[in-house]
Amino acid sequence: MKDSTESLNFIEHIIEEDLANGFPKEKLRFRFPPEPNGYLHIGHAASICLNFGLGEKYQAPVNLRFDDTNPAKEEQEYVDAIKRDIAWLGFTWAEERYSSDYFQQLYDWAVQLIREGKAYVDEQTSEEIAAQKGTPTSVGTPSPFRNRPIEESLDLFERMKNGEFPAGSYLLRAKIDMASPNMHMRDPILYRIINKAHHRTGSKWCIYPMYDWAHGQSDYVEQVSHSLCTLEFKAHRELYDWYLDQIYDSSLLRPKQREFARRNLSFTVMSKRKLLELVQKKIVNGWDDPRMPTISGLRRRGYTPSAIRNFSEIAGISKRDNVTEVSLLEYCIREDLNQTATRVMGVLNPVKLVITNYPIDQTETLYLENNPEDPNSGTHEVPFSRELYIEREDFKEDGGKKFFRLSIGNEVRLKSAYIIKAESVLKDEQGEIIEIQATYDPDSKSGSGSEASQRKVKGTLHWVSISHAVKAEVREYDRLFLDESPDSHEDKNFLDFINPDSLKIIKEAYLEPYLSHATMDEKFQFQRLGYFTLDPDSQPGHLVFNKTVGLKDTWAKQNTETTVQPKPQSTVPQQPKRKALNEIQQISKKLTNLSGEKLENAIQSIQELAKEVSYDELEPLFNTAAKKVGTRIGVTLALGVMLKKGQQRNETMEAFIQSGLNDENEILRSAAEELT
RNA sequence: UGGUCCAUGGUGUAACUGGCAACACGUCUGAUUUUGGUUCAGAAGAGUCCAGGUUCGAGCCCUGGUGGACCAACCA
Repeated sequence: MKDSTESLNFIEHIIEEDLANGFPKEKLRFRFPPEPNGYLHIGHAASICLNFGLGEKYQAPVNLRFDDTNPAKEEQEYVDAIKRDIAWLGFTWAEERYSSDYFQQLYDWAVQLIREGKAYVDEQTSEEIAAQKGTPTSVGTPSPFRNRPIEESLDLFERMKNGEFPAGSYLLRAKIDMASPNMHMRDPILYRIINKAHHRTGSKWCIYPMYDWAHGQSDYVEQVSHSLCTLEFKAHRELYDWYLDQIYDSSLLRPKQREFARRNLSFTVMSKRKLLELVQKKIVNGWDDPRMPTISGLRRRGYTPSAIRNFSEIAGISKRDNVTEVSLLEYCIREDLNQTATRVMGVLNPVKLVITNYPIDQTETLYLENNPEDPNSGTHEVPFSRELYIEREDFKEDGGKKFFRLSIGNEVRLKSAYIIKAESVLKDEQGEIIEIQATYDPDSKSGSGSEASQRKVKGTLHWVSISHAVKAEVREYDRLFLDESPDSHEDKNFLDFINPDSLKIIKEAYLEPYLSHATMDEKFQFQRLGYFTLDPDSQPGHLVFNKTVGLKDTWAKQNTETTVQPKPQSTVPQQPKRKALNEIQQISKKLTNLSGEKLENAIQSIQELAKEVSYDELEPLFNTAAKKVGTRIGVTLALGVMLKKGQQRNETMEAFIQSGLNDENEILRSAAEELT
């Protein structure tokens, strides 16, 4: 439950303000309006969580409306997938609507517009119309058909509807303002002819309304109070309002459009077009490939609805362009799964371990805690025997001091089993270890309470009994792109940044037998490795697990940091250079807080940057207020560089230097002295 | 050569009518731990893009810059 002290996002502020101004709470209504032309992704989840979240917060209905005004792109498959995803996220829509439900009403309103002289039928080519539209910096010119008699437009529009004309031959346009600074107001298109079957209306219509004409009017029909969309529609708002003005009846609610920034995630792309490209070029295996940022991909990967909803909540909503780090998403899924996932053991990269003093044919049943976070979660059985697999990385002949795992002569615990000590190894001709021989302490059994069982050892390993193990395929995923923001490079295509190693398939992993009964909706933690879930590719007798996300691994991090040298070279290009003077100002401002080496560095970079600044640029800053000492130091330093380069001295300059000499600040004084 | 929007630690967001810049992720310590996980305790990291103004007081208001995003599909 949210309490009143919780901070609001800017949309909630708008709503609170409307409420405070007398807007009745029971008239609040929202909608989520996807076009069924692709699958939903994590960015849509932000919008879904925003709209449905507001619905929950204010007890207001939220419609699911499919914006299906372009039969060339839309398909029933997408409608079904979208509904599945929203329902899976745990939201319930008040009503399922379609823009196509309103085609007749939209048509009637369009006829009304023509009658009032506010719309006309145009018959130019798209090139001609585009040319007349002008540019953002120059006005457009009117269509020669702009003043077509009303009766003629009425007649042509009806015949358009009746299918008398081929696609592209006629259009209905609103008559607004060809000189508007807003391109969307320059006689926008209301209707175009498309001879294609619609997934719901079939061949009933051959003229289809454009987004702008359909969207606001649909909001109005459904009496949506706050129509929330992403920032790129900001420029459409004027048109949204203009269209509403034409049909608005003051006894009804008037919707308002407000815009928020779309959510971007690092190391992936978030546009349907680009995701479709990944699918079509078979870079991924479909929309629900676990590497995709789609809802269905995340679901298959093992993400939970609550993790995604929590992510949306934590990431928040604003109007700023953003790239949210994936680590936040990963945090959300770990936090959820840590509470709920059943702990099991599986070995992905096996090496054989033989316990030489364990009876040859003996098998023991041990018990593994299902979830230490939940004392009531119980235990499950796990068989133990003489020959085991452990992880190859968990053994080193001579591990060194910081290696907490198994090495010759050292003891570790086998999780939920015994303490063992490695004695020797067997190697093949290549020198690869093929078997580790160890002895166990029979008194050290987990949970036995014996003194030996209480003994502290350096580490604990997961393991699996070879003769009881279940074989399975395991798929591990890495980020799909090597660049943090693959589609933000003007000179490069996002596909140039594809990570060639984003999918790693382990054909034969060995899992404890408990997992042979795993079901699709169970979540597991393979202890010490990460979270895993069953993939739909699984067949009876052939299990396939997806790795959702690894556990935090400070050991691996330490290792990569010491072995791998400083990052190869960031693929992120240099930030577009801020102007040198601007940068000097920014560094300068902080100067008074610095000392020692940091101060030296700052001074040096200012002097470096000063080489790119002209005196004329610098002079206005001599007026900087006396209290802004940092900036004045920076300016003084920059001036010094210029004087050295042979800049002529003048009175303004001398006055500025003099004021520096008299300042309280020591750094400023000494900088000024340098110039005398 | 236009219009609109945006600018707060590395990242994402807060900061109500101007009043000690907060939270989360990430990073780094230490403790606990039969997961190098979890948990717990703590630390570092921004003075709010720049300048000027109003004010006792500015992240917030005003003016002027700078930088970024969006806008010219018979797409949504």
